[in-house]
Amino acid sequence: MPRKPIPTLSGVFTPTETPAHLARDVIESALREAIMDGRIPPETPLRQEEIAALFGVSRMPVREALRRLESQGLLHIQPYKGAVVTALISQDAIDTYGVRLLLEPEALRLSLPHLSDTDLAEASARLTALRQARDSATLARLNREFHMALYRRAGNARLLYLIEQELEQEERFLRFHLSAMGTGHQARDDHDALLDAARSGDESRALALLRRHLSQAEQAIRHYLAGQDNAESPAGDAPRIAGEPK
Amino acid sequence: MPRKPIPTLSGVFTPTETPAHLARDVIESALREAIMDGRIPPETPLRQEEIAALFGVSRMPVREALRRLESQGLLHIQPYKGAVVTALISQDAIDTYGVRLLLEPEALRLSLPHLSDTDLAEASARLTALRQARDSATLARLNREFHMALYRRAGNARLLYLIEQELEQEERFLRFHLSAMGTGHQARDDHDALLDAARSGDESRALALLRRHLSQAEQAIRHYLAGQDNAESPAGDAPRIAGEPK
DNA sequence: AAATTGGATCCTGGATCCAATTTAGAATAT
DNA sequence: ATATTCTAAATTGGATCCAGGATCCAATTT
Repeated sequence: MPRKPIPTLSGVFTPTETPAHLARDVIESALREAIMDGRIPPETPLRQEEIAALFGVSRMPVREALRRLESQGLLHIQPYKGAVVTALISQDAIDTYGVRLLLEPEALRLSLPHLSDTDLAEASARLTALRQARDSATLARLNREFHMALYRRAGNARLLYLIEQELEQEERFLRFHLSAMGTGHQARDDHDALLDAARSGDESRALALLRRHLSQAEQAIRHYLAGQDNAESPAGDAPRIAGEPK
Repeated sequence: MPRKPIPTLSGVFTPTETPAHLARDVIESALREAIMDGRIPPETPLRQEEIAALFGVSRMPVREALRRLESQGLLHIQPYKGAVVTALISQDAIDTYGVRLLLEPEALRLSLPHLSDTDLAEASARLTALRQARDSATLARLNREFHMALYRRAGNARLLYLIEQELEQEERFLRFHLSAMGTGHQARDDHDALLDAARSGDESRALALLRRHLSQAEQAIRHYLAGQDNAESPAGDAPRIAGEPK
């Protein structure tokens, strides 16, 4: 007697990794994106009631979202006074390049011997997409993903985490970066050459190219900021959390 | 049945009343310290109601405190399930040394030429205090302050911020570190020599000493963890946030 | 006996309400 | 007119309440 197969539900539903978007999470990421790409400029005060109304919820989920954005350095909250979008300190952009020049070559060095064809293909795909990216948000994302694809096999999760933080940092300055770097032809050539060196496993060339790429970007920013030196955030307290100001 | 004992919060907090500050801030720092120095071990579930009762407040400030601790990587919060103290992944300890070996020598190199007598005196004071420090929390703090005193003039605020983060990371592993490093005579000698080199402005010697100090600490941890390799967090999702796990 | 189901209960997420603090503006004094 | 004090509105901090998901256990089915 051939048993009639009992149908099950296994594999019918893709286990959607986002079960039910909680209000606070929606608000948090919406605010973060808006701050990151500059739609909410620095120094803007964020009123809980206003945000709550915008999202059609009470102040409660807004408060928790703000709390997290604060400890990510995007907001500055003072008791009874509220949240303000953290100022962009131009020094931070330069500092970030200093850090990246330390972290990224090391990550590339560690990762290079273990890069698979898949990794390289993914990096390459990012470069292709970069050529026709229009809006700056996409551009920033693709740039970040290209770099991370090359570092991915470094084997030091913490190192990669820090690099990703720096790249996200950079994204807040993206508008300035774009102005500073013009059309980005230089960056494109750098990327192509870097990918090529990675493909052939030429460590010293890849490292040299990466260092040059970062140094030139840093120089561009420096020039841009030097030219701008007026206007802009005279007061402010951005991610500078560590040492005393001297 | 010998169930695995689930850690609780009983007797963790001394009813220290802190009048001035906001409730959420008091709770946040109290929880962070308790997690950092191990009074609340990893995997401990944190019940909002329980914490609220301990501090004599409602759940509200507790929630905001938890939210911030989460985005600092100390907690892991799942929707409708609550907060759990993040597991200590031993790999993280090793990763951290890899990162420190990159960041700290650079910070020292940048800072060394600008160190004032005051800076050196402060570093020296930390070493003196270190000799008679008893509890591990003080020990960790002094160690961190000694290192930071030497890096302070690096001029790259973001670099210093990252280093401070790494040093705080280390503090969570402090109990292991102490077991691994024995009495700490080695570290003491390293510190003395390092301070001496900094005093005389001998860059190459100072850098070499720092690298050796960090490398040896890393080796000690490696050995310790290799010996321990059983027990301990088989599952866990610590600060590894960045790349995909492959 | 094993597995599934229906609740009862615990806990979190969010809404609403009240208290504490700041800020803006009006009234008053100099 | 300018400065100062006081009051009211605005805004955040915290408490309380309710709804919904998670968890555990007994009842029922297989």
